[in-house]
Amino acid sequence: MSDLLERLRGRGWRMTAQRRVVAEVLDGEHVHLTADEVHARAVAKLPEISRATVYNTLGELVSLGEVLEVSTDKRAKRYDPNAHRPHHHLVCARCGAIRDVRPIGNPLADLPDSERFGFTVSDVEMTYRGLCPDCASA
Amino acid sequence: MSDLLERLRGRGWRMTAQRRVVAEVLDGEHVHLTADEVHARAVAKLPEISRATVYNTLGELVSLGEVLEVSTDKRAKRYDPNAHRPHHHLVCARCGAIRDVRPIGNPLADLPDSERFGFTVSDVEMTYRGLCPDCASA
DNA sequence: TCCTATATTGGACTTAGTCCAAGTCAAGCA
DNA sequence: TGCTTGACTTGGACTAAGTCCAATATAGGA
Repeated sequence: MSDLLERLRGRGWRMTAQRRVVAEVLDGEHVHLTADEVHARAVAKLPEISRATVYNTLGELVSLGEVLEVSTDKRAKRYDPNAHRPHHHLVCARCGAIRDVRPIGNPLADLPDSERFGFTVSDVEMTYRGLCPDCASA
Repeated sequence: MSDLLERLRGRGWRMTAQRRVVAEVLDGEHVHLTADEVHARAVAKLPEISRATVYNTLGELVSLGEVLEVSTDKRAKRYDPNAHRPHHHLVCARCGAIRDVRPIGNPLADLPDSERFGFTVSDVEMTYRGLCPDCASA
């Protein structure tokens, strides 16, 4: 994730301890934390960081395109650092576990003109649902 | 939607003025109201109906499978009465307009085993995004 | 008509997130 | 290195969406 920090610095981001910590927390594959979870982990590294700063920083990362907002359950938004590799999500209906997945094919092409209602369609977001191995065997 | 009321009565639902009004409000194609919108329209027909009852009734309709919960924007949940005709959604990124759409193909089959992480996948939910004709021309 | 399990009500509460004025500090410049 | 300043952070108040609950009302069967 240090390349992320480099990219951000290059874009004129002022580098602060708080931003560094948020970026560190949001590292890895299959990471989908809520803002509160990010805050909790950030506090462990930098006790005085505030909720407002976590929200601000997440919002900035999202609008810079470095982090994706996903809302797979209907509760809090989750933040996905895997923004540079397009993907969809597979969610366990029981425990909420989330994996990043890459289906084959091009779902955009599967929407016929007759189903576009004159819209200019530019993007599609897919959420697969099912049971994870643990919940399926329980 | 009177067939809905019949079905519900058949399932042992006690029929009240409030439930009838909520069911009436949720009638039609391409209807995707928030709970508050449902409440506002219900109040127009039955001034003393409470927010709690609207939430209760919507929740029951969802768990009976008569109404779908969709969260296309990241704000309030929306309720979609078009539950018996499987479909996905096309959302205007600017104004939030929503249409029901039916893509061709079977997206479930497009998730290879190697991308299933041992999950039992049973369902997929797709949200197309773009600009509606009005917003595209503005 | 009466009875009672079921439904409704309104208000308090919770959760997720936003906003803001005041204080702090990173980083460019001398 | 030590200023300066505008960008960043803070905490607390605020909002929106939704849940919960104890008290009250009522649908529908006997």
